[in-house]
Amino acid sequence: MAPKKPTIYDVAKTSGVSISTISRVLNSPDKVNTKTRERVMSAIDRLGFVPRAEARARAMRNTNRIGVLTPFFTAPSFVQRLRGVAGALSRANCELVIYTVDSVEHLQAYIASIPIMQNLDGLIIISLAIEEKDAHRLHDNGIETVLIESWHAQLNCICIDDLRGGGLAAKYLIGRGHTRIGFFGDIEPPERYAIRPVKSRLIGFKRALEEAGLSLPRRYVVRAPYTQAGLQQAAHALLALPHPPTAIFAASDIQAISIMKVARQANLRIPEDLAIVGFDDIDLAEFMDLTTIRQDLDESGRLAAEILVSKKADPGRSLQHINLPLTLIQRQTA
Amino acid sequence: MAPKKPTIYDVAKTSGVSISTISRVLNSPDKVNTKTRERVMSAIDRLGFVPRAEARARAMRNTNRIGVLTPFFTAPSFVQRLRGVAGALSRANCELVIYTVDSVEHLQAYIASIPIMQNLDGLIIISLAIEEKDAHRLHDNGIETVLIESWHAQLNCICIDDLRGGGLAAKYLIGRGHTRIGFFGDIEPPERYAIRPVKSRLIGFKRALEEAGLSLPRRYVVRAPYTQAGLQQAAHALLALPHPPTAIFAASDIQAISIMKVARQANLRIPEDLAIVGFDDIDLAEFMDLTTIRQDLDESGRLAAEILVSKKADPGRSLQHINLPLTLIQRQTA
DNA sequence: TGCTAGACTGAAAGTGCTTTCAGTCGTTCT
DNA sequence: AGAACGACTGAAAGCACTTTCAGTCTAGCA
Repeated sequence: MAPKKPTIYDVAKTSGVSISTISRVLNSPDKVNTKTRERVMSAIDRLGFVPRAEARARAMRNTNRIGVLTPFFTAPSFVQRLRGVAGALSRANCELVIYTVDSVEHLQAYIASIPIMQNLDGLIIISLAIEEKDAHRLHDNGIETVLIESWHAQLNCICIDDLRGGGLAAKYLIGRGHTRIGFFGDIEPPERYAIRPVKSRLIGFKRALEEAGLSLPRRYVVRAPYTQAGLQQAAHALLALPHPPTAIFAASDIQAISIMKVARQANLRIPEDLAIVGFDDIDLAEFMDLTTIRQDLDESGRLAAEILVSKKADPGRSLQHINLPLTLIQRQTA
Repeated sequence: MAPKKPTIYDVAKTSGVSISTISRVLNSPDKVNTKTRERVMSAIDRLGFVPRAEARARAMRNTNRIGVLTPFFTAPSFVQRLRGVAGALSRANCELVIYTVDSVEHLQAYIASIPIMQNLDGLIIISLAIEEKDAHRLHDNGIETVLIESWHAQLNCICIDDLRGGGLAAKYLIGRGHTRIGFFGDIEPPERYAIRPVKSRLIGFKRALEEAGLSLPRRYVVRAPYTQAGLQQAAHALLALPHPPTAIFAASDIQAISIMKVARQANLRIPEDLAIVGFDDIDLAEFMDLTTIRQDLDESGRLAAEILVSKKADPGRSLQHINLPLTLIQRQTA
């Protein structure tokens, strides 16, 4: 005589509540009174209850899980976006599944398998260059997707205007009376999968300088490898020029801070001898009193998550192509 | 437009039979007239019908997924551990599910439901104080768990020796000839769920000072709220003392860097006028040339993930209680 | 031609769980 | 004290199939 597997009905009976409460205890435990929950849990333990995955899958139209595809997160900016996503998702009590990507193949493999697994309510792709056919695959399979920092007509997007950001920095520095202004960015790594906004920022920056009648000499444009040593060495070389710039726009805060450090070592006063403007406004920027172009990183993540959550609630909502505002945050370095 | 997934009802409609027949075609084809069967099969092909529940259930069963319970990650140290986890898991081709915890109830609710839903191959709990009964529940239900920065006899643990870390800092500073040495830590927030290693670091620090015949006067021990303003204000107060310390051990790098900043503003030379030792060795520490006690944060995450992965491959492996080494990394600040 | 066994089929009743929608209480605000 | 509120809870309506059961139809037989 096999003792039949207990169902939530059995648990409900022995713990004296209704099946809905059992279900809630399991799925959104914070919505049920601690005392009730404990009673239910003990009944569950006593009976050795295990919900049948098959029944569960059937009743659940949505999995309440959203995925994030991100490059392996080393840069602070990824972390802050992720933080925004995590915050919003936690409020919506949604699971967050993270896939870190470290090659194009990896990325494509994920994208290919996601529709088939269909165990994701939505997908956020951060700073990854996705190919047309992959975008199509996602769209055709009806996977709600939000691209952060990249663009596709058929998918939700959250971008910033890097061109404008570069221009903003240029105008600000020009406004402060600078005429010898340099640019400091990293070298785009060979990986094809990552998005590199540096070039756009440089273009916007250069254009604004030229519109103001200033030139951006070749030697004022530095592109260094994204490493401690690489950055510092390049910064050093730039500042050691015969007529070094009096102001520098760095394509990211990390780079701006590298320069600050080297400048300090060279006994340059900031901003008197050297003005510095960064880009991103990572946490650290406030900490270092860095004047920078803010793109609200947390907000971009939050927004992405919210788009997905609200799409889930109301699938009819239309595609969103959002351009996040950039603002110059004036602090002590320029 | 919306590429909705076809159900058995759609197949029934387009092939002009009832759903029961579809079901039979799929489950016991020999009981269905060949002609009907073919009609049904062609409809199935045409619609690309895949029984939903089955796929879902399968997807839920072989999870290949490990979960991380973490406080909402604001501090860089969480991020670095998470990074370690993500790296190892990505190599093992495992999904990473993140649950951010923001209250004890939240935490307990998660812990309670995880074993039952059994949709996780393993669980990593970062810097969270878990209660005896919760530990038991995890253990009893056979959920492979790794605790980072906390301790339980029946679960895998990865810890560091905070006492020793404090001692290490003290001995180093004493060795550099300092006698007026201060401590700078944050105030433990009221949340019961988070682990606070500050106190242990202070105790170990104080003990080592006393063993060397030095005292740690009350006014040299500062505990500030973990905020920009709070930290800086407290640092300022400490340095403005009539006889300020000549060296400070900060309970974390972030706090050490706060002090550096305030010290610079006060025109103190580092390390000549004020030596500073931090704790953690976050990325930023190298960047700031901060002398600090390294606990390898990435490594702790990596190790946790690897324990879980290898347990999955070979469930017989024994419990691991790992004590990660601490090393003093000498840089420019002390 | 009238009957009936046997092969098929569809309506409807599960299946075990989730979720919506009210309704019940205990609180807080006024 | 009364009203308005909000946290909990249970009843009941799904969900996407499977199965049972009672037919319908056809072929085979007298």
